[in-house]
Amino acid sequence: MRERVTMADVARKAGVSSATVSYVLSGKRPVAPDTRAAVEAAIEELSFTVNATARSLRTGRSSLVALIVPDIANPFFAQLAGALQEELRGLGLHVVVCSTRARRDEERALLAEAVEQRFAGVVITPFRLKPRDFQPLADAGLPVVVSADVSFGPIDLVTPDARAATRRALEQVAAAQRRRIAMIAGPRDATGGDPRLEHLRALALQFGMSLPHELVVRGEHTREAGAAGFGELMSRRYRPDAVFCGNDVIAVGAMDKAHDLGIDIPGDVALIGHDDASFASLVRPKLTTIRYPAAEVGRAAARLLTERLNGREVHRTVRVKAEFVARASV
Amino acid sequence: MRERVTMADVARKAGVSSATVSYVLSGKRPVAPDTRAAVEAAIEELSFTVNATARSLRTGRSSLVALIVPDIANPFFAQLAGALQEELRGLGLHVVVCSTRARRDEERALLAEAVEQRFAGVVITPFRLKPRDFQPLADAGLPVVVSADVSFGPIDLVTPDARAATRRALEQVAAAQRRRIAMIAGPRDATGGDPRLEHLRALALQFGMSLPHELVVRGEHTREAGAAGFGELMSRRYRPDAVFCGNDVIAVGAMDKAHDLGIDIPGDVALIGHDDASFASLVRPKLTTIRYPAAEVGRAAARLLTERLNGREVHRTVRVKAEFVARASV
DNA sequence: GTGAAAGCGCTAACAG
DNA sequence: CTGTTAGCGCTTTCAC
Repeated sequence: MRERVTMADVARKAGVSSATVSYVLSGKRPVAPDTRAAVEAAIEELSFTVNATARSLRTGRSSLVALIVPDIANPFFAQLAGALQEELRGLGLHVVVCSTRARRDEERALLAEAVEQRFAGVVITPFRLKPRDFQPLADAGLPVVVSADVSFGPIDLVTPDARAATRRALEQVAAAQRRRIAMIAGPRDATGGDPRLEHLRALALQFGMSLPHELVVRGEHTREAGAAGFGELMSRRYRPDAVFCGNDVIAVGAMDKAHDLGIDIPGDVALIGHDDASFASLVRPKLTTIRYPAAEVGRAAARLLTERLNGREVHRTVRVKAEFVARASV
Repeated sequence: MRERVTMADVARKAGVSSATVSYVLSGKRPVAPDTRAAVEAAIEELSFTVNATARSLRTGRSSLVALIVPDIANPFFAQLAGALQEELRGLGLHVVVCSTRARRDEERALLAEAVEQRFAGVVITPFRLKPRDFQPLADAGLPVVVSADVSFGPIDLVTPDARAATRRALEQVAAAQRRRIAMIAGPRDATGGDPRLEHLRALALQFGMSLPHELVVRGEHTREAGAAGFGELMSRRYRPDAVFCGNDVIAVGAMDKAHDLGIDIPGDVALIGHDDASFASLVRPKLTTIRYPAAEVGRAAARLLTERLNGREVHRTVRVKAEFVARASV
């Protein structure tokens, strides 16, 4: 293991001061051509690389952005992570991923670490966090971008606009002569309730359909929970003929159960997901879903973050359009 | 934005030196109970958190581990990332994800950054990297764990043992009266060639099957490449009746094409994937595949890394068993 | 049981 | 156009 080489070493070798080496690297002030050449030669020869930690300490800026999500293995978040990282790389920023398993304690711990580490910013999809949990970050002046269905106070937000898409979904359900709609929603204690549910309910009324409380079941965003929820719905005396799911993972679980139960989709029951996860077009029947563009969300978050880093003071919201994707499950 | 509070502030408030504050935090030397109490009170009151950057600079250790993979949106790597992160969190280590899009220049750039950032270690699935590209990391004394089918020299390795699984796959293919096997493999210039291919070829011989060169097609690990590859194979005069795919994404692409071509799977052609990505059980027919346990790979990598961090000097290889998963595509 | 002080390697005034 | 220097906030001897 070769001992670390520092700017001082480079400076000595090039016969200049370490300040000059620094300026050659940063270009923050002019350097005479031959001085620059000498420095560059020395850097090459010693294969010097700057110590990013020391730089961070000195400048008070780090190149790390935390991405905090319920589950990085969920394709939606994995795609978001990919897009975010790609977008940020050009700016010399790195992405630290953190899965919280949808647990509030982990969400909070991770937020705390983000300030300890003096991260440059955080992008988060909160799940059980309360708005006040963001206070420490605000105190620390740490830029935060929330990706969620609802606002978390005066914080940059990228949020889907699903109105048109949900309406189109409902139209199609109506066209298929379905009237009794149900939903397998996320857990009751998720932050901000379940906007996808509220939203659906409001629109359903306009379509003369009902979404009664007894046709809403809840669970985690897992395949198992989806199966359980669907089973429950099918056991109701007032049985739904169209089931919306909080996300596609839940919908796939519902499909599993339908298969077990010998229920035909869409023959007996229509099924609609949310997200358009990568596998939505892979299942049979192909899943009809309301698409939330993960990559676009990631890019929007990157943009908001860099704006902040460049000094924007007021918070901003960007809406990305959700899109109805008609496949074969309705 | 509240101004940063430092150890010196805490020390002043508690009427002690900053050294004592440090020792209270680290427990590296005894502190009198009431001193400790005073310090803890001050920390609480000022809501102080240590500056991890300063700590890193001083100790020369960082809490960041880079995970470098071809594509974080690939469910296999997303799962690996999740497991790695979960395992490392307990040790106070964070995971920085980096997608390389399978490009050597990006792989190399990322490796260079890992040393600049003085990361604690790197976990990498190289794709087009050559063994010599790892030299700078070795020079810097940076622990590296490679997750790959082949060795990259004297470096910690977690690698699958797919012998038994591949044999079982072949048995099943044979039992289905198939003899003409083909493979849609990864790109020719991937590092280490394509062990999955070599391996399959060697075993096929033992089974009295042939895997002739003209029945090997190559492409990236994408759905499109899978479709193209399958199309190509089906146009051969000597048409295969069983097709192995370099990974499950390729296999799904092959399914797309089979569907377009009106070819029945497994009726006309059997299809076998690699990885058991999350969607493998979702496609229809459900994909028969050779399972590489992503989460287990992640955990093994975490273990190797922490052993290194704890001083192990010699490199080690851990083999994780691949598993044949018989579903419906054979 | 506690404190003083010397840096870790870099950047950015300030001074020439 | 270049050099000197004072820290960034922490850990860790060394001394008491």
